[in-house]
Amino acid sequence: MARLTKQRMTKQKKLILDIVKGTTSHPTADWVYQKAREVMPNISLGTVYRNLRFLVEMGEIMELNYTNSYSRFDGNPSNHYHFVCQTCGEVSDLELTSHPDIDVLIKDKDLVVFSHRLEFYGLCSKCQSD
Amino acid sequence: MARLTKQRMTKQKKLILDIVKGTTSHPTADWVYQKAREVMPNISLGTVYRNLRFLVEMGEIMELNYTNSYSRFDGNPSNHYHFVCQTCGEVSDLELTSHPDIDVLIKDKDLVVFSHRLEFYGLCSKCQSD
DNA sequence: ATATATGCAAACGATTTGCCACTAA
DNA sequence: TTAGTGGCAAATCGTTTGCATATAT
Repeated sequence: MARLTKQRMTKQKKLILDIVKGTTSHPTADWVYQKAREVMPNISLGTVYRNLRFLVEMGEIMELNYTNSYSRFDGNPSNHYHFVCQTCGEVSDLELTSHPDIDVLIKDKDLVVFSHRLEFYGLCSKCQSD
Repeated sequence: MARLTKQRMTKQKKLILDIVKGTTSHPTADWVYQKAREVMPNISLGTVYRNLRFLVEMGEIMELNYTNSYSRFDGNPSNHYHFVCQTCGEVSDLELTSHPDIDVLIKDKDLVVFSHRLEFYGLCSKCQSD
């Protein structure tokens, strides 16, 4: 899965990186594809998927799997927490920063803990009128 | 998605429930299917998927999505945390119980938080020899 | 009796990949 | 020059679904 060969910075890869870094909406691959086509109409979905994967491997962006349908991508690869609205599915960043000390909670001496992932579920402001 | 009609307790549904409740291995749908076939050779994959979905909706079991490939199922539907080994992919339960007070950490007054999901990543005992 | 479930196989849909022409370094 | 990429379309693969038959209640 890891890139063994060196990579080129192509127009396509640059564009995709800029699109993901330029939004806080945690877009799906298809959203990125639609945005990219506005600038480069002939770009293909395969290229978008390939480059998103490369960028994730390079640590430039982060992949989020909340369900087994679409993956979402986050232009901010640093560890931070998310809030997922149960009604509209929107994903937003939380101000709350990552607490590495949570890892210490694990008492099991057989496990080596490197990181954790914490997500909150509920209703966003827009969806509270139900 | 929710069941509007009443359900029957069929042999197949009972078997699938027993298999998921009877393991702590957080199995995939296909693993459940293989186990089920040992008892009921003609059971179909579709039936396994259908019943796993029903059991999740009924709150009998829990679905876990760690990647965008396989879903995994947990016979313990109560809120608890998991540890995922980055090398072998094994998912294990943690003694650490869920801390509802973590939800209070969210200061954003526009959000209503119902629950959270916390997972730890690292190396299990078997995979620490790399 | 009859509404719900099963088995089977085909359909789905997000993602990946093979291939050959193109292009960054 | 040449190894890495892009575009395109076909292939993957976990999961869902339509349909005719079987079965729980």
